[in-house]
Amino acid sequence: MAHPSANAATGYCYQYPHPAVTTDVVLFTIREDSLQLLLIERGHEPFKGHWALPGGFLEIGEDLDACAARELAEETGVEHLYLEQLGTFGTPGRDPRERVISVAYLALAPESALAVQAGDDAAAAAWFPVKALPTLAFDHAEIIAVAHRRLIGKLDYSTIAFQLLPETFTLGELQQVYETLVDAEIDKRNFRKWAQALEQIEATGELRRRGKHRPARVYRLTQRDRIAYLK
Amino acid sequence: MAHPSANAATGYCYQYPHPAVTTDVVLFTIREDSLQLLLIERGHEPFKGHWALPGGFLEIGEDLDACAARELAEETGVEHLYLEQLGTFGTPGRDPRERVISVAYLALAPESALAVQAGDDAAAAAWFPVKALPTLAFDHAEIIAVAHRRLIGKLDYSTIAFQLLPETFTLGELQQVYETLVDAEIDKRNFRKWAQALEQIEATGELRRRGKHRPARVYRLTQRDRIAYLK
DNA sequence: TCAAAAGTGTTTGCTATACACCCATGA
DNA sequence: TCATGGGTGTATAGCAAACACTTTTGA
Repeated sequence: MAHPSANAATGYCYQYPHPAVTTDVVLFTIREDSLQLLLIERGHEPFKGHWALPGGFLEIGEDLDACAARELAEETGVEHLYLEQLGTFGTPGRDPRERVISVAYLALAPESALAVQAGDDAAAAAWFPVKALPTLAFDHAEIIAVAHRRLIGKLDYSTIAFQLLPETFTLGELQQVYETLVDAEIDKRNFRKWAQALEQIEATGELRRRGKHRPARVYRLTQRDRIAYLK
Repeated sequence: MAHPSANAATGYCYQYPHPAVTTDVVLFTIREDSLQLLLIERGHEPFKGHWALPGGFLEIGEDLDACAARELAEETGVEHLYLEQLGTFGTPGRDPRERVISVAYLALAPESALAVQAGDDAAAAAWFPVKALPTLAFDHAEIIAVAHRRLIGKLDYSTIAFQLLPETFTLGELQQVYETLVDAEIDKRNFRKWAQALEQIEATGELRRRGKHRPARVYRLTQRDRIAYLK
């Protein structure tokens, strides 16, 4: 029988050993002209005092995506952002306590949507540039590397980068996002030609006046909720 | 404490409930000029008598990839093939017995490498064309749909399709694989130009004489073990 | 009037596509 | 000699990259 039995003395019991399942989230944003990600300082063992990805144990009736969203909200107050499953990491020994399978997620949000504050489990939450990460708990450095490759890889065949911008944006802001991600300058005319040819964006008709220069046209995604794949 | 405790009466016990973890494998091959995948007929409840993906429960000290390879070998006798992690499926209720998180894998092999025979757990193993699948157990239809999209999506920016061919092959055989996968005819001259421009393949110098027509040059991958990403 | 970002076209090279015939073999 | 798949080149169109100046605004 595989049905679990619960009792006060021994807890939840199974005929065969079961691993624990967690979700961990790699949340990227663009801050201070660099690609940064959110880490929490662990308040408990193991790796107490080390930096780690936000995440935690799956509740037994909870969907995986919901778990990732919940843990992120609990530990950081961040909600309603783009989440996609990244991969599952389960090398034996990656957690010294017990066998733990971690389902990792990639999350993206514009800085404007974020107001991070550390929750109970975490001593602190902080942003780190991808280029200047501290030493990390568990195998989180590997998970971050996979997440970063996935983000960069998806840049030129999807609209994933738009998830790093607020609902409306100018082409200048869009270009800054792409330049930060590819870590290189992009020709303005070619970039605008490319962007304006996308079916996924449309001008709102408004102008945005910020700073002492010519106002910029404002754009939005035709579908903000999901990313599109380009041909 | 999260450490499990084991005893004969109650089994393996944890302070919090733990899901079970399985791996399931979508193994594609090309047979009879169509893309087919391997299914097993379930010998036990739930879904006894239904068709399902080969797979099974993770052993507590076993790596995820190893579990996928082991289950595939146990149930089908198939070994040493291309395996990549596809995604993790954990909707509550997807297995009526208990909470089960399934890590799905995409596997590819040339027909010549396969000698499938049903193992103990399975009443039978059989190949089905992707276009003519039976009704499936659990959420396996969804997993297969994701696997198929992934395979097709990777076709034009990776060498993934070569995993469906034996170590050496002719350009005609390669073209047949691509035509089967995209389900369309491809111009012979353009295809050959493209293939021969790939850094990943090289001529062995041999000729293959099969059938009553001109012999074909034989090619191989420069690196058979891993797939390459094209620019 | 100056600084700062917005906005705009053309040329050039490369890559993808369309397309038809001869070659070597075994039966 | 015939049927079968192997093997080859060129012309065209569409896309990506390089490249510099004018416009509008606020200070």
